[in-house]
Amino acid sequence: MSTPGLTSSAAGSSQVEAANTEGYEAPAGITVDPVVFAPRAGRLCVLLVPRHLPPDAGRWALPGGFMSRHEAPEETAQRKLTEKTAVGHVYLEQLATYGSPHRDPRGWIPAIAYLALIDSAVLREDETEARWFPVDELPPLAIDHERIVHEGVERLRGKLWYSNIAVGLLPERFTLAQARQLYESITGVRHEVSNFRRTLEQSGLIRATGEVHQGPTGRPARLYEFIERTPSWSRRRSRIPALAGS
Amino acid sequence: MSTPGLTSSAAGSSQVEAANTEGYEAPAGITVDPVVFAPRAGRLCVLLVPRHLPPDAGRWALPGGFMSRHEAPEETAQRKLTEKTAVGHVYLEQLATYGSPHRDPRGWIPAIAYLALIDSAVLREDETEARWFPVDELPPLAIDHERIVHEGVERLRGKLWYSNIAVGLLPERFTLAQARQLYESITGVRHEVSNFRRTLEQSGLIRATGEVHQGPTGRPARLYEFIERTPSWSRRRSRIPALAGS
DNA sequence: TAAATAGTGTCTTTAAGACATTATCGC
DNA sequence: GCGATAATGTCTTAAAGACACTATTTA
Repeated sequence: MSTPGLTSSAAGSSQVEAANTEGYEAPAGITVDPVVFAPRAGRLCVLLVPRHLPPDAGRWALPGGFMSRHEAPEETAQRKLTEKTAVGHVYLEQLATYGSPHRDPRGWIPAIAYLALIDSAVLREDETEARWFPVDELPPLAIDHERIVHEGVERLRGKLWYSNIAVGLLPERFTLAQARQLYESITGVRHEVSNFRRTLEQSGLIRATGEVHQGPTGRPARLYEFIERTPSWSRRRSRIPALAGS
Repeated sequence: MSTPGLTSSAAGSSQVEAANTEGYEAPAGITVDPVVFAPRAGRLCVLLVPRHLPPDAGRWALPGGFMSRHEAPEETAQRKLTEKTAVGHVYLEQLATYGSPHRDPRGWIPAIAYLALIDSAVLREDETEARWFPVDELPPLAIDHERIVHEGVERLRGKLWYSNIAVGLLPERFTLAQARQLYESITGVRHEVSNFRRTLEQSGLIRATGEVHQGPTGRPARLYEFIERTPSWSRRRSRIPALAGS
């Protein structure tokens, strides 16, 4: 998990700088910072790692790392993720780039943030130091990572009902109660059961598998799955005024 | 408008590379590429500049440039814009970052793309080589700029009805006919006049100024303005199932 | 008054909000 | 049968779609 070079400097004042072969200044590096979300115990949680070195030693940070010239940023995000969580496939989507030259005291180091969603079923807390925190109970975060986490939550909330983004957070087959619980934990909004069912079914994003799941008590629940597992949009009418003919 | 160093190399094979003061590889540079939209003659147009140097000499490109360590990327975007269009204020919003190390033949040069919206009233075609192209009649574009333009159009379409993003494309005071014409040119969807009026008024984004505008013929049209000129969202009900109490 | 453009009224349709009811399981 | 959970039915409400109509200007 070596973060080449730039981890330890700038405690005092020396900044890392870079120049290209034509003599012009260049960024000292680029980090890729995945904002990893997963539902845990009915709450939306984010994966963080403790920082042991400056800057902001003692605070928590996104499980990111430096990008190399040999991989695309999505690949870096995926790699950092598997390094720290032993999770295979994730839903990955670029969030934003934080490029102000002064955001990182080590030097000019832009960060490309990614939204990464993990199904709780494949979660694993292992020997790494990474820990999950509910998004509404964040510890002190390094640099501008708190802002990045919040923008990740906003993105997730904004797309939740209009896309199949929840495919990344639910098991392959799920009950509507599971989905409702997840949606409520993300948005903080309670939903009436039958209306939730109707709206999600009408979205065209999910379908019943025909199987059922028997809980410890009560009527068995039907299992559903997302029709598409790759990013797609709800077919619900956009509620925007248009002429029918067009 | 000097683009330091990296404009001319790599015609043959030599790539620009960079390393930081700790000896690790670094990006050769970062470009900031604004996707500048403006309505012209009833069509949504994008601002492009011709490339005279490799790579992709002869093709058109976004009016971007290299970021320096002395400005934030939004400032670079704003600067490039004023250099090339003599336009003052614009609506600026980060679009995405294209960071694959192989996207630019000159070397590892990520691009941060920005969506920039300009009111047609402050447009000016001057001595620069920049030209406007309708977004549905693009010339051959350099590198991956066509993809970037398309993602810009998608972002604009997606937010059009849910935010005041059109504030960047309309004059300070506008008639509903103007707005309708703009909305139709962006989305390609025709709107019924009275429904368009009702929906836009109910969005809570605009208000009547009390003034009217007299065209060459016909009844004078009321002038409207956006209540907020900074980014904000429609207050239209989100059409998402929720319990009223929450 | 005719042509042109702006604005209103209203009925229909779609989909969400509320809430009562029925269904199916283990015990 | 009882408690627990899942699923259905339906009335109300909000907002878009369609379209007929009225209003105000210039020539």
